[in-house]
Amino acid sequence: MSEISRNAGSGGASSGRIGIGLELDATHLKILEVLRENGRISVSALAERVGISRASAYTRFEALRADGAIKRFTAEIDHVRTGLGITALIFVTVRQQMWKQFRAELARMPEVEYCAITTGQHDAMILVRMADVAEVHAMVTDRLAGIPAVKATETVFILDEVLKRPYVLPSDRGKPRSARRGAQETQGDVPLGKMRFVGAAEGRAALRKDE
Amino acid sequence: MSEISRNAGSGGASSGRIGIGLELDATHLKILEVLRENGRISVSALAERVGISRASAYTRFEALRADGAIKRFTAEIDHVRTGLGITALIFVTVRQQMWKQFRAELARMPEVEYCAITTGQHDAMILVRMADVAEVHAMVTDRLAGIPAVKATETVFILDEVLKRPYVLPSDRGKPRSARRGAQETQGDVPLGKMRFVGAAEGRAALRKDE
DNA sequence: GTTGAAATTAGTACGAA
DNA sequence: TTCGTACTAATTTCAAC
Repeated sequence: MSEISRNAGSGGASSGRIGIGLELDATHLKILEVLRENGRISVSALAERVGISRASAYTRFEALRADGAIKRFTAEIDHVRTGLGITALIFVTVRQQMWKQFRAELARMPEVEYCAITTGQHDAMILVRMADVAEVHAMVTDRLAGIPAVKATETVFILDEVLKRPYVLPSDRGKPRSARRGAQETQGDVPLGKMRFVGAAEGRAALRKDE
Repeated sequence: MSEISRNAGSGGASSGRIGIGLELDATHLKILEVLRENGRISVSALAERVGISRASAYTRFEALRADGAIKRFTAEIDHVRTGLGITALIFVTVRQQMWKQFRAELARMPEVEYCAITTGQHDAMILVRMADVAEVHAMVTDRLAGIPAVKATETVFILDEVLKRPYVLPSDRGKPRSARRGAQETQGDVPLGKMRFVGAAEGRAALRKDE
């Protein structure tokens, strides 16, 4: 089998691991589909829904876990119920050569749910959950601004989370049989489709695999 | 596993439900802490780790699910393994009075993992997982640009996902016992702490609860 | 809210196709 | 590989305290 070399910029899932462990077939994907909706389903019930025997289900389930295709099982909660109903995005411009420090500081921020390094105008995007807007403000001005590695920030509030899937799968495609609308390639608005590849990217390589 | 363990596609991603069902105490939060790391743990083992009896664990577990504090259980996967190792953020400017249509189109895009309505320069942020950058480009130019409701887009690629927690909890705070660095409130850079509240927000209310 | 029992189910280890 | 079965261990449920 030929080695599938994911190109360097393929950042995605944060795991620096190279090398394909196992080839995922249609059955594997079906298992992941079921597990996405019900992560606590028993392997027996999983086998039934996928259409394989119990023994096979155990084998494949274990293989997916051992291979790392399934990282872990978790829950999804209602943040309003837990009192952290305010969600904000903080776009951060990181001072060059200080990525390691920035990353270290991130580990000390439990209210950060997600952080990604991006191309474009800013260097990183942080998603935080807070009790109120004042806490967001405090976070940005007191915590983030105090980090030397942080050059600038821009905060945006999330008004509504329209869609939140645990993950997407290749098998999801082809589902929406709804018609593609008739070729409206011509657009009147100018800034449509603007893509940002450039930006302060020199120091970004320093961030990869420091842990 | 029996009834309490199974969760169908019950909980919606963004339920606009108001009203607190049950008051979450420290024990509830501890349960959520354990479940965040291991969503498939047995209730018996959960009881042990939380420090309560089995019966109490079952009761509280059930209550959290019934109340909606726990929306569902799911898995976390490695997108590189599934062939969708390219992640991109697409910031969308939505034409006013066309939010409903925009939302309808979103439902037809299985490659969209997350979509949030935001304040600021853009109106929405979409996170997509793709096989390669060409697919991202195709998605933006062919699919999104074809939607009348979409006025403009701006695409940014995710180079690395530094941090990804299933969720954050109020009990997470106070954890980082690492010292707060000595009060560096003075900053030389100007744009620090810029917050965006304004923007085209008139039509946003129309998006809430249409389904 | 807690313990301790029984009943059910899950997980494992073999064969055989 | 996958399937089917038997065996072992664990969990869930339900009872009483």
